[in-house]
Amino acid sequence: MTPPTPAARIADLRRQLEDANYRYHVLDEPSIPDAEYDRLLRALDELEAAHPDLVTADSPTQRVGNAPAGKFAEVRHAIPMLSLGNAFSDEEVQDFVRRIADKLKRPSLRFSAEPKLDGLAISLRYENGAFVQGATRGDGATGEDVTLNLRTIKAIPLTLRGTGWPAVLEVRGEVYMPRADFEKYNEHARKHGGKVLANPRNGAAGSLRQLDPRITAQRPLAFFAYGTGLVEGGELPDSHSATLKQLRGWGFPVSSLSEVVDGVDGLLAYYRRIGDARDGLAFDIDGVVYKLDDGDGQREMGFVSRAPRWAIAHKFPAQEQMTVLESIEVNVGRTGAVTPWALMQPVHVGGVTVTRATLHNADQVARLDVRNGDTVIVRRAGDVIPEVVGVVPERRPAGTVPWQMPTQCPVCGSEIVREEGEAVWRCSGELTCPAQRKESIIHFASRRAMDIEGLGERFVEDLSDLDIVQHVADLYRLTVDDLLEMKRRVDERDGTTPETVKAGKVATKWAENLIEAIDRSRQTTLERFLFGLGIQHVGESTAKALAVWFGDLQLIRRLPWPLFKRVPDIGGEVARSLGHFLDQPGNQQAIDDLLARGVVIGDTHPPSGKLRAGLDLATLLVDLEIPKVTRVRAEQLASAFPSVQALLDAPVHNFVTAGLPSDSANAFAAWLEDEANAQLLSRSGAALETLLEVTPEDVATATGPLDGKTVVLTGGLAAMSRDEAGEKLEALGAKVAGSVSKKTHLVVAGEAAGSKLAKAQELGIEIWDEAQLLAFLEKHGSGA
DNA sequence: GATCCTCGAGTTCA
DNA sequence: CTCGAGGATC
Repeated sequence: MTPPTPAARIADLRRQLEDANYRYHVLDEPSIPDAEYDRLLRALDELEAAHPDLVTADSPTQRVGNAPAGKFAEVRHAIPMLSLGNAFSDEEVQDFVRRIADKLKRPSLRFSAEPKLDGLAISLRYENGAFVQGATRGDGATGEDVTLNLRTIKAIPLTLRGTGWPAVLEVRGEVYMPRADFEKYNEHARKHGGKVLANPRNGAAGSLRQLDPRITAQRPLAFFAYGTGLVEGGELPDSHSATLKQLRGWGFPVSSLSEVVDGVDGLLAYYRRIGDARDGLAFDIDGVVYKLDDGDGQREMGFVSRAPRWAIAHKFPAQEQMTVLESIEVNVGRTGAVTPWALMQPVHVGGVTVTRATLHNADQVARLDVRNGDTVIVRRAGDVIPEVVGVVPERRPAGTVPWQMPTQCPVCGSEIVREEGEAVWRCSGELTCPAQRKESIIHFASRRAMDIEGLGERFVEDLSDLDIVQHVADLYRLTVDDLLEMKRRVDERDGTTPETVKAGKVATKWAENLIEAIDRSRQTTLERFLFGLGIQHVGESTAKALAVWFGDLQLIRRLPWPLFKRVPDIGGEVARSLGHFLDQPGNQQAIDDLLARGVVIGDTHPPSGKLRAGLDLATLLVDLEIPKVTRVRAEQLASAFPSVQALLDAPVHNFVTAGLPSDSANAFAAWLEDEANAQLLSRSGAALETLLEVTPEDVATATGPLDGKTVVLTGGLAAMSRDEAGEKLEALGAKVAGSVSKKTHLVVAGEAAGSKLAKAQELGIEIWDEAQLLAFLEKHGSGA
């Protein structure tokens, strides 16, 4: 066999590469690994470099992009790129179908339906099977010549496959950026300080309009064909669905979601089907498109101005909108966290009118570089909470400056500070700041804390603003008269007509109800009480752990912080925060006040026997986080000294004789020098003794059918709330977690379960539906 | 020190 | 729901 000529080898490599592209982008069946593709491409590149005369424009090597063009040339579309009429409701779709049925006098109509991608419409021109020019839609009549950029998109064939194509063929379709690639691209950009794309659509549009095709080549763009323009020297099938099939045969990617459906019912069913699948698709869509399938019908229907009468876009409610940001304001939370949020001109997104959206923190504002007056993109996707995803830089008014975090709290004027290495800025006013006081009372009254029904944000705001309630304990002093007085002063302040007068007599029922609710809340549990105090880092689950492990408020109140680390999932940070809270006399006073005003903790019990495992001197020394005192050193000290007192009394050299190296011994001695540390050690030693006395030896481990199992609840349940289901599962020994991970044993998926269910399926975790859950609960004696 | 998981905190609208 | 960060684990 004679060795192949360079020309033959080049042709072979090109064929292999284009074949791989076709399989990957059109058939969606990758045939060779990426590395192999790269290897072939490099081989071709080398051959072409050695034989420059053999380089052609349609070679796959030319996809990497050439040097920048000055600007885009204009391209006049031989056949205008039309726009589509829109339908936003089922009625509009019915009208559309009726119009066609009336005009064509046909009883039944067949449509081709396809998803409407949220990308950029383009037109591709092929002459004798070779890609020669590509253009953006522009105004429909004239677009921009982006041929070089389009060449870099591997999903666009440079030469047509198969046979029978017209001498001149224009193909229309959508360039888009797949979601996963968009995420990956942004993640990379964030890490390397590059420019973050606002959304896949902007990403696609921006990428195509790069003057330097080498930049476009690096963007993960894809393409779907959905129609044709000019056709000369050949024929296309006479129905839309057959045309799509033909395009696919010639090497164009066509959405696999395209379907032929009959009548209005078929269209609307398709709409719902795609709508349900929307969040799980690999790309963003903003609706679906219906086209009368047969060519005769299309020709007879014709056009209105610049849109065909035989096609319509049925839109989904928009998940993203543009609007103008009027100003960036800040909010002060319970912990003093100062969070910026955007006040925007009202805009309709995802079915509701949005005027405000969180900006999370100062870093986020800087990352997006949003400024007052900017036009911004707001998203309200599957989640409910609106979010500013990006700025439209072209619309930025002149003279704006980057936003800056205020230096003083807008509510109390205290300095706003940021801990080293932290993202959040905080108002340093603590409980002198009315905003923080107010928020902490709202937290205290909330459902998951003390659960004072009817005491919401509004009342707390009034009570706090009028100085009727300053601390949580003040709530338990309130009388009906206080509340009526508050109402009177609020009416006076706002100039509103008092409802009390309108009714002709004094309306007091609401006040009585509220006082009653406050009274009911007096009877509570340790976990709710601890959570309600609003201690930093002590949320629901930490509060619960503390309640379970220590069981007694009075015990917890006097423990020094290192002992809290004996509870699983409580580490240095959380323990210190709790200790710091308890060290403040004001907080202890507040607890006393609450108890004095009748708050009763109903579930007091001795500490868990499991505590004993870590109650020894060595562990205590480790927990104290003394510099250079590791586990090993702590063990040495503990075996050499019988008690904390002995340690406190010992001279430095005794630490050395105990076996400590001199640097450890010195560090420990230096630590003890500090009076506060010595006292902490002494207090901790005493607390340790007390705990050993009150903690039962026996570790009573209740056994349930779900012992040691981690369960995640997702979606809505019909028979009970998720919280109730969680309690029942916990009663059977399960640990109820909030998110699915490898450690999850079981996921209970209710109605409309979302990402968690998907993740569970991905990880192959056992999944139950509500019926299975109910059957299980029934079987184990805790049915609904 | 890196990595995985979980918790805490803040958040919108009707 | 999402982000950031604390805790556990290797």
